[in-house]
Amino acid sequence: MESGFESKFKAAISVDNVVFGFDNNDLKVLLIYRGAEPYKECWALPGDLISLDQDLDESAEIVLQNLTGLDNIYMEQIHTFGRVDRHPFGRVFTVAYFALIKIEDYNVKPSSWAEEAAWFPINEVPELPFDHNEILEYAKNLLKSKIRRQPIGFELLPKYFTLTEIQNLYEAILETTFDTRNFRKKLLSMNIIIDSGKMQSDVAHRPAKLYKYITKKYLQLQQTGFTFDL
Amino acid sequence: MESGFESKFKAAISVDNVVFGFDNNDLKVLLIYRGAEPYKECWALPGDLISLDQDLDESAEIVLQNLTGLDNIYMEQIHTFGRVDRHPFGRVFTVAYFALIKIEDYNVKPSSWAEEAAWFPINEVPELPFDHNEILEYAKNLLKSKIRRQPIGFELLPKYFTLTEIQNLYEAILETTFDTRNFRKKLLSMNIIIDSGKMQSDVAHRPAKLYKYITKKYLQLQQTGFTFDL
DNA sequence: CCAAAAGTGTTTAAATTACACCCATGG
DNA sequence: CCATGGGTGTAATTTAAACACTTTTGG
Repeated sequence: MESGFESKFKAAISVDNVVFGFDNNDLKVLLIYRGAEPYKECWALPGDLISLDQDLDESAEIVLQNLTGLDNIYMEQIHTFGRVDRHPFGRVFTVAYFALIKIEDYNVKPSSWAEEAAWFPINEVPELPFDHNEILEYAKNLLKSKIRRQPIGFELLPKYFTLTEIQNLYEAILETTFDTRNFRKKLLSMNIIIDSGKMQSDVAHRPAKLYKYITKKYLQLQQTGFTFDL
Repeated sequence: MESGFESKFKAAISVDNVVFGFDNNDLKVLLIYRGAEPYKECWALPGDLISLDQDLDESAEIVLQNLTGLDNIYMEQIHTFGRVDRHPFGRVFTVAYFALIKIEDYNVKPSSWAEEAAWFPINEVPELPFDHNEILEYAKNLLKSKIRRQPIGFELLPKYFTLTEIQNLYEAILETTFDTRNFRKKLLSMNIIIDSGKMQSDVAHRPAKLYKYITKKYLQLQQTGFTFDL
């Protein structure tokens, strides 16, 4: 009944990245078009088997960088999926990560076996291979709960943003609406964003003030027991 | 530069379980005394390499059952640890789970290569092998945040418990104190626990009422948008 | 009757909600 | 001058916080 160690060292690990971006009031997710088996010629989460000579978190960055060119972005491990039959080539456990980026700050360039890379509105994601739909669902739910308790929403916005933009972001992710005055009051009272002095321009209406998120202030406040909550 | 699939199917996966229990106003964690290499003759988290023919969550239950006899308990995946050098025998990724049990309802029986199994007060845990201290730390933090937002504390208490007991539990885990009246008011106003009609007996002071957590009520309330928050 | 923990209400402060109009710009 | 979104304050309600004494049992 006791099996030796050899039989257990036969698994592979992959990483699957759920990269969220925000654009035109839409929450989007980055998919690649697979140019390799299995599931060649399918849109899928950017993920790949990892080589076994790097730390896990490092592997996640490398895989993403390889397939999409994205580098140095906010990434966090979310869950490991390990159904026996989830991969046709053998026993592959996949560790899912989620990442948030400012779409306009990065140029996504498919490489390695990724033939294309494109942003899909979160509600227009096609059927995905493996258990990628399940992973995406998990990531969406995590994003929803996390964005209310940590100031990660700013990762999805440009450096300078308007209060309306951040409200739209929250409304899109949480699928709800907020009262403008109350939303602004609460957000501003946290003292983690400041008026940059700059203004919108070239808009066909009253230009909005541009604000800026101050990480340092958040970290300071956190030290003194403050918790972000929206 | 491209490596074949073969070189990637050489990892092993283990599961490490952080089993929390509560007893005598103390939060405790279950450790086993290892009777197998590596780190033979050390106290460690109950964990083991998994065989590759079961789903991951199922493996976690099997490992725990094997080593400690515990079965059919609340378990949840928390994080995967994958430092390259974390295991002396090769590349082993470990998926950590946390579990909560009512100490008095279960009899822990070490088996397989676990020579002993014992409850350690959370602040008297010795140096552990592998990255188990890191895992335990992660689990403790997760427990702290989770217990405030989900009614999982009841998993640590006997079926019938007093309000003082649950308050002690919260105070022990969160390392804080609560005002008795406010704590009770808030907890009772959630309508997820009820007075069982039973009373404490054989105590050298006024006996307390025994309450009971009603899962069904929580699930109903959750449906209608209620969120647990203490 | 003493020790030990159980049980209970009110007042104050803080946070959240609801709600409607004027402003600045481009076309 | 019109269309578009930007920007603002107050009152009412709800929720959270602070706080101290009486009760019941066993020994």
